[in-house]
Amino acid sequence: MPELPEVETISRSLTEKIIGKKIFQVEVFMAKLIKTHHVEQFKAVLKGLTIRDIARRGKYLIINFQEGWSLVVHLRMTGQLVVRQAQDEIIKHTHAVFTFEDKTQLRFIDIRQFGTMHLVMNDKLDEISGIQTLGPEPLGEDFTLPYLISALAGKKTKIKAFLLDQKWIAGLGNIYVDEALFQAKIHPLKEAGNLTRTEIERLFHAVRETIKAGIEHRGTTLKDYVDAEGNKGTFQFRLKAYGRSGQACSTCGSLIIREKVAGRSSHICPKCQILDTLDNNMVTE
DNA sequence: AATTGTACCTGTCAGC
DNA sequence: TGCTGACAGGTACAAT
Repeated sequence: MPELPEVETISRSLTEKIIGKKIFQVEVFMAKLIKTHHVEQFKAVLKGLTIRDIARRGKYLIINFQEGWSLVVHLRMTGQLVVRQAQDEIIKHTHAVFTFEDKTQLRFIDIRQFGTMHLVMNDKLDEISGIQTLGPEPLGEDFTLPYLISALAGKKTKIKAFLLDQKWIAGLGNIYVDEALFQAKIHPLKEAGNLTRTEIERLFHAVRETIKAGIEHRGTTLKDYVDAEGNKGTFQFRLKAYGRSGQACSTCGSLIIREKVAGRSSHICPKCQILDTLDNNMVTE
């Protein structure tokens, strides 16, 4: 479910709801979700901690406590973090519940059970392997045109695989990669190291604008995604490529096609997103 | 070293 | 109606 814009929206909506709250009780119904501690230790550490702030890095949501601990949550495909009242019904697939002293609860719900939680001291976030290797934030000051040019240089991999790889840019997933490539008019199969200077410039701006727009519209709800209050996003109504196979391209009217690239469904305008720009290789895929 | 395939899960939907 | 197979927002690890 959640890529950077969704996790950012959850982070912001959680900030409004649970900053300053103190944990009264922790319940875990699915032990494998906790990656750093045995369940009993996990509960013992968290009980009595007070939430200082909520942050995000890539697709990781980070709950920082005043006492120095950080709870790092990754929602993978179908995870949700929602705030409810203690008396509200516990729905199916609820795997952890954090009850605060005021009887509000933070609940972790995850149909496919891929989500993870790490509990570490705040200065040890880098010990989480997925965080340690994250590339720059697309909206941060480390993500610059010169950075993108040098990161792409000489890469044999397909541009789609490059963009999905969290070590080059943090937070992009299948939806926003397809949208950014559509905006930049670049075919997902194009070899990363073969992009022209103009294409790289277009891609740089397309990545930033797509992510910004996703955040502005509070994320994309295809099916499961909701923010901390249970609200859906609205960016799904503005998608131009993802999920639109068989529909007309908003730029040229050609039909959007779907094709597997880098193991993922990819949505492409066959006319706007050209693969062949003279400098490309002649190997047919 | 870099790239691809597979595994992890449940739910949904199209086709028969 | 079932049943089957493909597919779904992600990532870690094995295999090549």
